[in-house]
Amino acid sequence: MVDNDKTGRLGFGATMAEVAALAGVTKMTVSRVLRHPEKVTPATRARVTEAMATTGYVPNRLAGSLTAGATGLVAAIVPTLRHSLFADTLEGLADVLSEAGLDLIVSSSAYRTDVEESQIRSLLERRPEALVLTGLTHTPGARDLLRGFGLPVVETWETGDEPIDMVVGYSNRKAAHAMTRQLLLAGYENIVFVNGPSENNERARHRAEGYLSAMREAGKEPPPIHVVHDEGAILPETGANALRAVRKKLPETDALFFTSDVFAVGAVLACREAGIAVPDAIGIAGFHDLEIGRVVSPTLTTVHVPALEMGRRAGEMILARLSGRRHGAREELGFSILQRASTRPPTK
Amino acid sequence: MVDNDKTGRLGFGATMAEVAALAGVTKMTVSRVLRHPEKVTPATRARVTEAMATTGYVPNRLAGSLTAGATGLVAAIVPTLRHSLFADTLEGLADVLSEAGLDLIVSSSAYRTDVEESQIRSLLERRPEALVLTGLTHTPGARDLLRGFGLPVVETWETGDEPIDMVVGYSNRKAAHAMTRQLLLAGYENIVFVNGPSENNERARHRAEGYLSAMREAGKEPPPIHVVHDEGAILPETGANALRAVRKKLPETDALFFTSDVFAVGAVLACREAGIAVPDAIGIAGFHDLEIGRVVSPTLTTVHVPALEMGRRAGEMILARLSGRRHGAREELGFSILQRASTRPPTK
DNA sequence: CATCGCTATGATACCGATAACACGGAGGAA
DNA sequence: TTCCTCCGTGTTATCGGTATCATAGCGATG
Repeated sequence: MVDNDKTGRLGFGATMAEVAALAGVTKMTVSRVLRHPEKVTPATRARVTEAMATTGYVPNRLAGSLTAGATGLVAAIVPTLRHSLFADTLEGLADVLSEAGLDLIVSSSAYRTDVEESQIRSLLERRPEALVLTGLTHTPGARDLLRGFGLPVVETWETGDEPIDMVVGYSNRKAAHAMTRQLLLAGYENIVFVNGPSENNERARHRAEGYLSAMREAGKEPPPIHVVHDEGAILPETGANALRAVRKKLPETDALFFTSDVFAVGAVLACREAGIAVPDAIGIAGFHDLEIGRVVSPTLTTVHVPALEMGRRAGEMILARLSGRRHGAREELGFSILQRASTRPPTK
Repeated sequence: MVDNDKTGRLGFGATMAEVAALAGVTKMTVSRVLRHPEKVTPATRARVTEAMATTGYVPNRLAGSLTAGATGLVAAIVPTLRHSLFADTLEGLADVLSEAGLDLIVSSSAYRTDVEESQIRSLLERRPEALVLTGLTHTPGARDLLRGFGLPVVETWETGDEPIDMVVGYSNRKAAHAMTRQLLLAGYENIVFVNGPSENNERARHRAEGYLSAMREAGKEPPPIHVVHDEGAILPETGANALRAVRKKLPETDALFFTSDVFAVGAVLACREAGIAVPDAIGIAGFHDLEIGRVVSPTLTTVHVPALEMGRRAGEMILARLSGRRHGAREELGFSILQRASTRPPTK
């Protein structure tokens, strides 16, 4: 016979036909042993099972999915895996999905929506059963593509008015508002907000809005927002630099509210080096509740965000949708303000 | 005509046949427009492209892979995503793979080899072109399965004698040895090694061996290794508890070498609370070079491991193998000892 | 003992794409 | 002008499974 392996055979192991031949049955019976074992006589079932074992047969799910109409795949796109927050969300998601036998395919977009769009396009070719995105900011092309395709989409890490499909997030606006208010209640007067670039990022924009509204409600004219342009890596040094820049430009500043604990921790360390008293001479608050904030001294006041939980809820929403159960399409999870040592406590 | 959509059609969007019909050509021509555009007249190509646009066609890669013999998928299994180390490795891997157009499918095994085996089995059904594993410890079933299947496998985070296929790692033994030696050179006398459970974990075992051999080379009888059994979450508290337990049982201890920065940082904080002078009364060293170690005070002496780099190299080895290029199958990357403030410097 | 009905297995078609080969028409050489 | 190429497109078979329907063999029934 002709050598079978010269063809670019996908598999390495045996095919279902080979197993069938060895067991002296047809493919169909082998298929039944896998999908509906009760429909096959124990005797044949045993022969087939043995044939599968001796050939080391592993079913080819590509072929199966092609007819069955379900791939058992869910795709997720995060800005980066190197940020524990997004990794947490993925872990929560993977956790829930794996119990339902769904596999997760992951891409990282490097915070770029154009990259995200091309990844979406490429991922759709694999016919995932759902897609999880980070944030609400996407290219128009991506939105159109997804709306047209009609597959379940969950956007995470934010809440907003026009989701593509489902959303699970928390309000960055409310969270920034709450933290700003907390600082005001602690008696800080000149609170500067240090944000990342917001052109492309709904989260950053919303946090800025929350800060501004809290300031105005307190009857304060907010000082200009300081924006750090972190190219790629998010580093504590960036926070230290921001601290210096702000204190030079606005010497009366008595509190800084950073959009990330990473920056805030950098600022705390810089203060210690420079001999600036935290929280008395200056208060420092962060965002995200990272481990570094618990470890730095003084410990960092911050906003805890439900990273893992968002992943879990996203997974549950997907499962609900896939099984046709009723379920909410927008879920707003809570955050919490963690008052620690880097700011004075509110004097209520 | 009969409604087409009642069938469990995988896709949502159009199929290639529909695009073909709209453009007035056959599927084959549409396929050519995608794979070998130069073989199609500009005129037809334009018609087909337009038809793809108006139908919102997204090719079905399952079908394509089935004939083409390549899925463009790589699978990776990590113990958990919540540990920045493994997330870093994945990011490096994804980075390299995505440039080659390969997608990454990720599972987390919760540090359990039995879970890993079943995940391998399930992932193989998707016919990935390569598999990346964490560590060298796997069930015999998993090893057999993979050897038999003959697909490229890269094991990471360790080096050892009998890899399934390829390995890219560093020597946990040498790293622990080097750190122990560093502590000895700094004049610490009674160095206790605090390890995680090693029954199931080659990394833990190798680190213990490195520690023991360094102690013996220095002519010391090593005190018993303290083992923490972290159920699930790896927390600083565990390190604090270990510190207390060790000091109670072995009061003469003057240095602790932890198998993870997380534990070490917990111990540093506990010392500060208890008023124990670090690094003079007691030296504390960690492993992994996490961010928390840079932020804690005193800053943590630790072993830097090439997490991201392992991912990148694993990706490169896979690409080399897939393209048939010659390439090494075992790669040992370097680590480095970061001498910081939580231990006295070596008095070399 | 003939008929009915059920059950275990087989035969056929199809999922959505691609490789390999077939074929018809335009253009060049003789 | 006629024959030969070559090029663009269509036809057919196939990848590895699964749904659907057909059928053979068996026991139960009257």
